[in-house]
Amino acid sequence: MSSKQQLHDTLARVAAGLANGHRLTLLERLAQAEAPVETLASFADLTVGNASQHLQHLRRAGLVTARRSGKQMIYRLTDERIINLLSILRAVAETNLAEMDRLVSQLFMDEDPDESLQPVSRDELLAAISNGEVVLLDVRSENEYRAGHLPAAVNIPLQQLDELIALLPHDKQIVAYCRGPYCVWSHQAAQRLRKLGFQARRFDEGLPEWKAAGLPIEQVEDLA
Amino acid sequence: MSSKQQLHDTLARVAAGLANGHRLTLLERLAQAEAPVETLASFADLTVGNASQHLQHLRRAGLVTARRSGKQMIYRLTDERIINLLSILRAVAETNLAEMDRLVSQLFMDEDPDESLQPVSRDELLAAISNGEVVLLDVRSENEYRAGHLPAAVNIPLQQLDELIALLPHDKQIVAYCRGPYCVWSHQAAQRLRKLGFQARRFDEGLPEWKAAGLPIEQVEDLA
DNA sequence: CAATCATTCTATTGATCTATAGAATGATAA
DNA sequence: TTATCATTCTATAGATCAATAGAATGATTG
Repeated sequence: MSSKQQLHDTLARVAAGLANGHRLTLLERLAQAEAPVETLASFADLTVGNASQHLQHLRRAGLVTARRSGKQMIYRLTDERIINLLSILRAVAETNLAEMDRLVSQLFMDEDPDESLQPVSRDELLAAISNGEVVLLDVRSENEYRAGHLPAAVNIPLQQLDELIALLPHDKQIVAYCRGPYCVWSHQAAQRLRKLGFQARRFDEGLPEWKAAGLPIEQVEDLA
Repeated sequence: MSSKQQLHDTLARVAAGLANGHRLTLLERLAQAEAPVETLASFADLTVGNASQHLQHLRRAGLVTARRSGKQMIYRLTDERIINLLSILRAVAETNLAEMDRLVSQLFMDEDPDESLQPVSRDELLAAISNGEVVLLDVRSENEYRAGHLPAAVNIPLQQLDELIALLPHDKQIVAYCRGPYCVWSHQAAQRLRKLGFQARRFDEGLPEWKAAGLPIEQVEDLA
């Protein structure tokens, strides 16, 4: 076999890492923050054994690495650029596969036709932030928030939105975000807040895309 | 199955299109210009039937489309962004898979340690072009050149380099390019030209990356 | 050192993918 | 219409992948 072909076979192995729905789910979680197998398994709704095998597959593909921490094995993405890879994959799929429209609208369900619930783009958000016009709301879990979040974002996991709603102002635009363009929590949060009289919209990307674009993030504290 | 999982499965189908060495070879050729099955099959060293099946796979993945032209079926990429997808795939593989170094250096073989043979980056090339310091040499086939090439590039397919060498100046830097970072022709051309006393280097990307970066290209004539 | 727990490894089964060869389709030209 | 040619479709066999359950490994705790 020619070198060229061997090289393409090797690249194909990286792509093969992405070629399974469960593995994409694992990567989506890893794009938020490193995590142990147990966390990843329950996120992707897999048995631990099965998740471990998929993680080995991702490791052979050069997409993740693992380190041991006590009893646990912590996995993380090898490379920030994997986020870009996933973004372009989404973009190509949305443009060229007919069923994507149906699946995306099914994911966000009862789309509110109200103009103001249209998602906020990154450029709009940057402009609004520099004008001090918005409060950023991170609706992911506390763990994910601690590992990294948008500057000055407030963390209220979706489940606790009702109890902690007092933290949010009525006189400012609220922009909710979560894990990425297909994360529904920010959409649900914005919808709920609007029902309660807030001015709320959702960001059409998530923390990983923000980070991959080289924009600044904040962390709660020390990383090992 | 949840909508989220269905969505990831659909994205996985796009990635599955990339998860085979032969299909990456087909995509590399399609990134230069649209082409009929016969051309693609011989490029990838496949039987026509086999190439056709791989092209169907790529079509289901939303990566290529086909149109009929007389007896022939002409395939093309659905999306410019697929080139970015391939670039990032290469970048991730080079950074994270150990065997990539070996394969790449094997591909370019007897690497000349001479500083001046180090490849030219896109930024360097842009600077040199705007200063009028270089002659661009496209060593791909005439068909590929006609479908699109860098501004003011001269086309001399590698096989004809010796016979057409008179077209090239001795008093200017020559920068050769071909299909992409792993295309060896530009490397061979630059090496040969240097042996003959020219100042020659190779561009470390190819036409598709130039085009995908939104930089201007020239075409020889009409496209249907 | 023994017990415990998280994780990985192994083996098996069923599913999907690849390559090959030959039949079927669809457009052109006589 | 018939002959021809490019391409795709179908069927098959072998290879690889995914899910599952159970055994093995490796680090921590008592």
